[in-house]
Amino acid sequence: MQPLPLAFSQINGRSISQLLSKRPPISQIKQIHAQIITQSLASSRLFLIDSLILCYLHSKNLNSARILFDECRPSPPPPTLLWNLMIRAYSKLQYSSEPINLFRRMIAAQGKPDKYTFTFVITSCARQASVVCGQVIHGMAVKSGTLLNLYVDNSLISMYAAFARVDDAYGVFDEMSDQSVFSWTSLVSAYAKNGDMRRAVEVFAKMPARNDVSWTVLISGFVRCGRHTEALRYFHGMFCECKPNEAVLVCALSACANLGSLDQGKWIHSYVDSNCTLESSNIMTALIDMYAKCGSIDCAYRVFDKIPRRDVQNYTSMISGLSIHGLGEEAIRLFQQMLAEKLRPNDITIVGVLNGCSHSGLVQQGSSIFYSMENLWGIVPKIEHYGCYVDLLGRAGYLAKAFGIAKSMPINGDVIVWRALLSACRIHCNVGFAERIINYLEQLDCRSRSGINVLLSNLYASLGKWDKVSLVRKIMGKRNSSRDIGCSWIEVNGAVHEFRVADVLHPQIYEIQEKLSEILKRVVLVGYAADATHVSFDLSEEDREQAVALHSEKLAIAFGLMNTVPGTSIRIMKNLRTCEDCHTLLKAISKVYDREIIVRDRSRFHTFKEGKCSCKDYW
DNA sequence: GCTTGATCGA
Repeated sequence: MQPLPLAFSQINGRSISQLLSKRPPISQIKQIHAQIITQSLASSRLFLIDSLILCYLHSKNLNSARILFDECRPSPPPPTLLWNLMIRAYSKLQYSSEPINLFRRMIAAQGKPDKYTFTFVITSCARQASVVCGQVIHGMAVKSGTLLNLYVDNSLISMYAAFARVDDAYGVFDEMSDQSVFSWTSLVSAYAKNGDMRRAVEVFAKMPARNDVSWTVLISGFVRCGRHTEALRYFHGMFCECKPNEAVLVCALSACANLGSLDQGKWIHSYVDSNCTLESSNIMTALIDMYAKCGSIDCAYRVFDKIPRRDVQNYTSMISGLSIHGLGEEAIRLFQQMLAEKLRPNDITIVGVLNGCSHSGLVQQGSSIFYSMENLWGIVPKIEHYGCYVDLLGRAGYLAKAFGIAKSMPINGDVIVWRALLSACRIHCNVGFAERIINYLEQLDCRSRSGINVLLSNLYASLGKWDKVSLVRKIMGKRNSSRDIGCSWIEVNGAVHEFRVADVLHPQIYEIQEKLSEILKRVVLVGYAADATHVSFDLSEEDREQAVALHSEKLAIAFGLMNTVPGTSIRIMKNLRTCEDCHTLLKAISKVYDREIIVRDRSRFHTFKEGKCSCKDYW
């Protein structure tokens, strides 16, 4: 402990005040605090208490500051500065309602909030997700006349942006006499968070000046609403104006991961290697995720291995990556290594590791993690965990047990869990059980059933029950759930080509269909058994559309074979589960054309080589 | 003496 640089005889109000003004270390603050109490200096010199509170706040001892503030500062009311700093300290904590509580107390105690108070408390409202509070405080700011302050106005725009209240955000922006780059950026953010990218781009284009954060807001907006190609286009556009920062690199890597755009992802990796001096854990996490999702689990591992001090995020990304590659044992090994390093898993880590268990059939290990997650790490199972666990049981064939778990969930079930269960029915070709579940759901009146209908339709299709398929599709049409219908895409020479349902939009669609016919003829020659779900161009118009709609990856693979050379792998991405027929077809193609084909669907990777598929657990 | 905008993993 550092002793006080004062002799006992020198201790008085003035010397202590001087000491406190130098922001001493916490050990000295405590000694001074003790002296103030023992020498009864507090009652006559209230300013000493105020400086003491400031010192505690400065040394991040919020609790000590709060005790002093509550017990020694009831009257006369504390100065505005003290209220502000207390509010600010709490606003740094996540999910704390204290800033607003303190603000209420301040008003009750006749305190005079100023521009700083409003800035802190409005920012807290945004973080706390309390739009009503925000509106009330907005009103108070108008009344008090502080609204004409740039910082207060900006924090208001940002608050309305956080709630995607674009009209309110624009209202504040429009009333301002002078907008800064912060004001403009917050307005772009408001549109982006509201999913209105057209307006976001419009505002962005009008900005008198932009910086890296402005670009980040726009690009992250595109990533959030799944428009990854545009996100990457703007990311490249950013380079002529400013240097990309950590946040935008993370966003761009996420876009690459979602697109399966390995070439662009590698490019960003080399950019990071040569331009970023500081190791950023977030970027490492994003790189691992990108490589894993683009099919290069080895590269993901290499990035992970090079991180000197790994955190939970790094581990989580790596564990999730191994899981989607079907490397469940390895995921569990890494999870145990992480625990041995005294790192505490979060809810997403658990999702990753449970996923790994379910793809590798590790029922025992998965069950043990699921049932002990709350006790061991204080993680209350969320809907996602139930989804993983139901998936794990279902894939392993314990359909009834899985159904029981799904029904007994303490939280309201949703589409993720039921989808996992229906998916299991599909794996085990158990239509009867699936229909039982659907009947159960009909009674519950599930609102978000679009994903379920797609699965049910695919389930019927894989069994050739076309009358039922068209019935479900009709219901889907009525409920407007068509946006969940599958699409596949492929990266060729750095450009991503997308194939949607019954696609006729691709400029080369006729060549692609020709190629597909040729492929089908060749694989049939080596014994590939055709079934009813084939893309056969001899079918009627309607049937053909139906068949193509179910197998967009067939178009992607044909395009891939047209545009890549033998000896290279073909990587196809799909936003839904790959179907049984495609599995058989891709095995045949990998043999006939002697190519490695990697398909990533919503749940995992499937590698086809020499007529075999890496997924043993699939069908 | 104190202020404002952005990031990922299922």
